[in-house]
Amino acid sequence: MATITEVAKLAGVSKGTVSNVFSGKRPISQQVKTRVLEAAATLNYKPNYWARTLAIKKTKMIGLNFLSDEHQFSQFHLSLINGVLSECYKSGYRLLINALSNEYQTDIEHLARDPIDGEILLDPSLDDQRIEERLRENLPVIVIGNPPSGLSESLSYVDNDNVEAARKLTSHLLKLGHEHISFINAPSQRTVSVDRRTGYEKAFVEAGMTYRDEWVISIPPEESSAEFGYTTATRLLKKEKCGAMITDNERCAMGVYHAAKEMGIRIPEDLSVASFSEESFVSRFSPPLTSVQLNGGHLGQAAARQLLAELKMEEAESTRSAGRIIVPTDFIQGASSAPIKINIR
Amino acid sequence: MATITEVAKLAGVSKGTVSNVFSGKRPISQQVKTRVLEAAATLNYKPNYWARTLAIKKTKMIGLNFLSDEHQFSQFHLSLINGVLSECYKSGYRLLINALSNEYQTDIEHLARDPIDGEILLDPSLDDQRIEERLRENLPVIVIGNPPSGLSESLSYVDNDNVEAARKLTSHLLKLGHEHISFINAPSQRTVSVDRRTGYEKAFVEAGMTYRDEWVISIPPEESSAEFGYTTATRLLKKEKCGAMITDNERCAMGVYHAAKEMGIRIPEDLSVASFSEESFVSRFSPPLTSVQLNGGHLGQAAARQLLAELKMEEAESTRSAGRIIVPTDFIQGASSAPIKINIR
DNA sequence: CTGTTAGCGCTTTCAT
DNA sequence: ATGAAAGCGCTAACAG
Repeated sequence: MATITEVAKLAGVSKGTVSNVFSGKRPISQQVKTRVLEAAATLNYKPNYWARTLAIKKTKMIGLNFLSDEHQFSQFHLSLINGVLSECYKSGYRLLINALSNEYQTDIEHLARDPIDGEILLDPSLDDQRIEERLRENLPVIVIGNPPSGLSESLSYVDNDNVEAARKLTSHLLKLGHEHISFINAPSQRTVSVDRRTGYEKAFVEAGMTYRDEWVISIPPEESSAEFGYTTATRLLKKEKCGAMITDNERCAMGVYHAAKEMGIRIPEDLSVASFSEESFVSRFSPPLTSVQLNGGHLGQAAARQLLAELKMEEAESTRSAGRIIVPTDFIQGASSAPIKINIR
Repeated sequence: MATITEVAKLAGVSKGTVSNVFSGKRPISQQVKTRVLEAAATLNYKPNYWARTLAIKKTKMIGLNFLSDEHQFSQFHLSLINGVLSECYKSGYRLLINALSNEYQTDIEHLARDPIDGEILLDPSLDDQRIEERLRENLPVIVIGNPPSGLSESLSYVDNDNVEAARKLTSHLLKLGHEHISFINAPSQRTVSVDRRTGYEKAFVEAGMTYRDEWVISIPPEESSAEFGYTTATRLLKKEKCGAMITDNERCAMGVYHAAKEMGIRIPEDLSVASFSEESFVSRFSPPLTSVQLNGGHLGQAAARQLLAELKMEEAESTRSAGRIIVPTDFIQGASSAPIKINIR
């Protein structure tokens, strides 16, 4: 690739002028401009992104960070990414996905701050190192989910009200007369699992009912949701007389459906299922899944918008505001939950 | 953030030494190394990605490029991205998603070669400008899909055999006795739509049957698949006596299911549906969708692997090989297709 | 409106 | 095994 110097020479102008033709940062006479553009065209020149970045210290890229050991996106993440992208699209930012293995993240030889202007952090956990690390690097950051305690004050984040979401789901099942409600919860180190458990317990207390600790089971971090849903449901449905189940996500619910079908247990007649989920999915279950919609697309969009706004503020040297955005969840009544009285088992 | 100069000063060594501690490119005595690392730790230093990039001309990032006007990923893309990421994960590459609007892509002020070492191009179209552009920039590129004619010789790409996939689907329906088979095809400027149409016609010829040109309908580029599937099916099912339909993707198939349900047309008794699709999806339809699986995850993985291999070759200055990889498709017999004899309409 | 010059933070010869 | 100095390609003052 040609450099700015060659273009300047060919066009008979200075480097600075060429630079300004491409950045538009100061007025250039029409004739010079066309001469430069022609020279650039014949030399097949495009400005070098890295050199520019080094000079202006802005990459026009934002990062998306999720825990490095699970390098696979889910349905929820897909919507979320689409939400983020739609904002990037409007603002001229690129999206960098860092899915490096821990090996690369920690090796001295690969140690480097990601080449981004700001970052969106997914799936915060209770002992999350990432947030403090970014703060130390002075990298604008926004968390999707509930940040671990202590940090939530100084930080922007967007989240659902997961306490309320879990309460709604649990309360729905309690009202249907269920007493024994198993809850296949998110991995226990995620902050979201704490919130949801709180909501679950709250619903029981409100209803004047009692739950048992062992009814709440966390998905092991490394395990596939679908698989764990399947094996857990199989185990539970064999031993206990659990008439209702809440699942962490739609893949997990699929596992439960699968297990139930295999054992000849009918949904919702013999077993009620309700789940957290991503919008577009639930209608594809049969029976359609009763669920709380997380609206991943909105979460992603809100997060990106907030981050990009902060970046703009920073440029204008205003103070950074710690915005907190709660994206509402929607309760969708499907056909997978029914009153306990029709349970025949 | 501290710079390498400050670290060097604090550790009482030269810049070059600090550099080599972090790159591991030449041996450093243990005592100097620890002194440097300590200095770096107290100053909170990390090597600057852009400065390094400018010097070594490698970004360790690859790009994922899709047509800029549709900045939303589909289910198929999700699997594909996951496939790409799993390879990046292993090789220490980051993934850059460029979803800039056309405005940004073409403005002189935003003109710049993406800061990537190589790129994966999605959804090639017949008049695709992107490929030649990349070739001109001498950027290693790999296409997912069938490149436009003329370019396929000099280029690496990974693709399904879409001619065969369409033939299988069509032939399946023909064998069931269907004669009038509507085909809601991919947007017509995509190379994939040409291939699939070829396969569709091939099946008819093989069966000694005749098709009509108007049975093949392309999804307009800007339209949502689900919406177009719905409106088209509604229209077709009203006017014509079409007993079978092939759809471009699962969202489109959903639209067809929806339309059929609304009109009281039963699948598969009154209407057979078969579709191209992404694996995990089809089982969620009721009835389960007869389909050909594209294996997006494999496509993404193969593409990334090939690209990363080429980048490695380039470093070793060997010649670039134009690899062509065909990822097999799987025909899945669902319950959405049935012999025409049970059609009662 | 345009030219000149000094960096941006790192890597990489070439010395020692 | 380490240091010194010359860039990588661009931008940003400062002049004019």
